[in-house]
Amino acid sequence: MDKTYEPQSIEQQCYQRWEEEGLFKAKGTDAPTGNPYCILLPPPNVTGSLHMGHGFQQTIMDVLTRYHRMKGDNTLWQVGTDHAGIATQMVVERQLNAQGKTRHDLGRDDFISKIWEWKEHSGGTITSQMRRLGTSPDWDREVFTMDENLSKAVTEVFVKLHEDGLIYRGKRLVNWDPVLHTAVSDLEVLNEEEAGHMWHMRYPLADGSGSGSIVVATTRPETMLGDTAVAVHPDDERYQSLIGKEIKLPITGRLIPIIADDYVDPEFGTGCVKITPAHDFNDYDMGKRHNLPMINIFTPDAKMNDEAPEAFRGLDRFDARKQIVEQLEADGILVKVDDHKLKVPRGDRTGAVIEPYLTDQWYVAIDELAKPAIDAVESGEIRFVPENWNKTYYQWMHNIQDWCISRQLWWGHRIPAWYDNDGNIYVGRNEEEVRTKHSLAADVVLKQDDDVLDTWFSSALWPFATMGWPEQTPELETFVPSSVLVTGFDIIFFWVARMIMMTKKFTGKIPFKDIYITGLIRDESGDKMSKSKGNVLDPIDLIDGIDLESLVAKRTSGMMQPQLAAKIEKRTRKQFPEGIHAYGTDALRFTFAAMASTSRDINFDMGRVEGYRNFCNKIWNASRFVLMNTETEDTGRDGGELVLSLADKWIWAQFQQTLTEFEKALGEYRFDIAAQTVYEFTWNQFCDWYLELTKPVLNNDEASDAEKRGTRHTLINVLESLLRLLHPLMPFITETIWERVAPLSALDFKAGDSIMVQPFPAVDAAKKDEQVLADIEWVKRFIVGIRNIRGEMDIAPSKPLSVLLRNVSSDDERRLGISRTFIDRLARLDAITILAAGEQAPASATALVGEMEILIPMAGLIDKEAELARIAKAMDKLEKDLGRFKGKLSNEKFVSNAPPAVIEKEKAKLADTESQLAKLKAQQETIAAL
RNA sequence: GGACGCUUAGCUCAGUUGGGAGAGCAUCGCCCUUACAAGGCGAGGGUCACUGGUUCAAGUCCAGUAGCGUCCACCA
Repeated sequence: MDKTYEPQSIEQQCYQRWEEEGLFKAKGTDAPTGNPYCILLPPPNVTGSLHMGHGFQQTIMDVLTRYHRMKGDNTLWQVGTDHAGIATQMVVERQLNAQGKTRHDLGRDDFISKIWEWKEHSGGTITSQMRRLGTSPDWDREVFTMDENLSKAVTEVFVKLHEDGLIYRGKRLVNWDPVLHTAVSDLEVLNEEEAGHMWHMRYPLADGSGSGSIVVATTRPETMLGDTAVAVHPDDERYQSLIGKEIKLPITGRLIPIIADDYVDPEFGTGCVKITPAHDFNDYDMGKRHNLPMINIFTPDAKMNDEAPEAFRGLDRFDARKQIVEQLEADGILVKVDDHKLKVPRGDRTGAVIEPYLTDQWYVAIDELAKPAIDAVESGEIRFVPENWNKTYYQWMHNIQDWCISRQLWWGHRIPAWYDNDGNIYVGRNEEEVRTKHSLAADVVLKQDDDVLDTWFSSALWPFATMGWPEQTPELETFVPSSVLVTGFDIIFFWVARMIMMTKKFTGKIPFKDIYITGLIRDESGDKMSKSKGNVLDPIDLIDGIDLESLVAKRTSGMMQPQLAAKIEKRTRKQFPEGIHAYGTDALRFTFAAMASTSRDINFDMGRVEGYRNFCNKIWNASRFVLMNTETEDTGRDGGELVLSLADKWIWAQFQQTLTEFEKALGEYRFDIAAQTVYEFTWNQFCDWYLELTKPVLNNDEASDAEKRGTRHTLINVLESLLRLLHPLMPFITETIWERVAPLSALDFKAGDSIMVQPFPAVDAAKKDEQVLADIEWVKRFIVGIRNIRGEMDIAPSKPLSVLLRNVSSDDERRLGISRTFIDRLARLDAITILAAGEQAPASATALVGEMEILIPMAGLIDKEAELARIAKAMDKLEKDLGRFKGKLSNEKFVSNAPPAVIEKEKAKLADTESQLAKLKAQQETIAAL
């Protein structure tokens, strides 16, 4: 093996081999063995590229997938991409714009061909990045939401819902994006607080009584052109006399009534509200209640239309606002303008201010679908992890609104509805079916609806459409419901809830059993990663590394707000003066796993990646050590007597514990605990102790062949098992090393075998051994005791010491007997003398192992004052403990109330502390007397 | 307005039915000991945001306060 760990040189080739050999494939449905285990990849946008959130979630999915595959389950990770209607259309439109064209120049069909072309060329970015991450989905089953099969399912669902009366068409106020010229759903509108104004306007009464007027307050004065009433609270005493009268709307001169409605808050503003039913959701409701006319004053571009007086026609809504305010001011109608903070609705894609707009759209009647979906979670059939997300789910589901599913876009699933010239609507799987079903004569002209469906409509069918629905396939039987959905809380409403509703409706089954909600990855100081903040990390850059100049260029190019570039550059240069090192995929994956605790947000810390890169290096070097000692040696693979040392038995026992904890943690989706467990075992037990403990055996001329063989056998087989344990987390390094290690192990290895389809290690009860664990703990305490004194007394680690033991029990003697070679070597001792009872000892520094005292004679080595100081420090600590224990035990309430076991424990601690103190005190006196 | 979450070492975070405060990174000291200086050995560092309550016992349970954050709804 190469002397240093270099991830770049091992990762690519591993992956290619896995994929070519078809190792990611599910066992299938024909003659499946093992329990089905299925994960659905939340299909990333086909326009997307891998961001940290993807990296994080996909790492988790891959850990689960690899783990279950090795456990022998019939494991399928279903992969695919989403056509992402708006995002994709925007990408291709932008390209056209760059050539000075619009999509309208091409026409619908050509534009769609262009998008398909784009998809063929550039749509594979994210899936190739997924491969860099080492993910192991079944690529042969990869689907795209616009594929024929999926499209068929979409049509089928639409038609069936329509037949069941759950899809309807209606003219309503919708969220209109005037840039995209499409309706969007409530969820796609973001309400951000922005600074604005509140204009107070005096509307004169129509009866011309001169002084009679009413002052209304508004944040959108331009909508006054569409006002059809002014409303006050029915109980508002100030305005009782005005209710039922009319006012003369300025500028237009239209007469509109003053109405009374509970909705009005008398405390707010002037207590009078102008009502614009065609351009405000609340006003719309009020308009319906009071049968007010609805005057639409905007074009689809949000410019003033012909309803507006001529002077304002064609003006953009914000220009119109300015001019109308000027006009009102000139006319003396404007009373005052206050600064006012308000929530401005913006489209999540365009950032454009959303306009409530009256249009015909398709809706899904949601109530009937929502009920079973709520039940599925309430009954515990579907489980959120962490559990509290079900509250978020319930809250939304109980207040759910009908879903506007039509979009005025070109890219997407075309709505399967046709219109005749009389405006009749026919819904069906295709035009032919519609004609047959409704017995339409051949000369009836039908035109298909121009709109496409919300992208989330097709995503909602993901759990069953990817399994072949509407055909009754074996996959549908085997992999619905899937095992766990791994996703972020940001799409619980968009996607998770809708999948539950649709899957329940069309298969009668739940789509998944567990929903594991991950935290959101933020930057190191807790800010959301965004292009405009310039704090975005690209997972691929953490894998391959990137030099500073490239990183700066990447972060400052293509910015919406170029003026931020300088700041971002400065920040980047400060944070990454050397760019980003190449940490490799395994280190990144391990980092993601280790950070996956139950918290909501995760602040990404580069120090962690570096630490785990070091961990990879540690594994690499430990493996080199093992191979160095086994590759050309007898490891007992072909028989031969094996004698295991205490250390050999111990590391196996430790491994069983680690394995148990790891599997428990994975079962609870605690990837952080799982990662920590294997990290601790690998570094602190296997490397720090076990490898050191093998040296006294392997380098000992007096050790027998059977002993050496036993240790080599343990070395290679523990490492082999450890690699399999680590594989789900770190696929590349484990595969690479395993190929060298496995042939030396007890496994039946054949050339070309891959670790990823080996069985996961199983707990071996025969290898558990509490006695051995305790014995090695004793050995460790012995060695650490001496190392402490060396460290604190500045005794070179290389200097051999002679020590004396006092107060040695028979158990201590037994342990010394079985571990003498380990202790001599690791503590660097050249002699151990056991003092007989009452025998005089020279002045010594002391370490305690339980009741036993290890004495290091001070003569020529240790300074008297230094040792006294050391003892004083130790005693100080013990005395503090002692005080606490005594206090507790002398508390009558504690003694009479606490469980006996707790009291016994306290007593034992007290006795132990007292004994240690007594020994130190004696030492102190001896040394002080020198 | 409603809901949820967070506050533990200088930094990033664990802490699972309440029973002697942990990890990684950073810091300090010693060490190039034949797997590893991306390392080894050792050390220092915390009134667990605050107040009160329950309890023999609270980082952990309850109530409240402060600060931060997210989601939903929304007063024109």
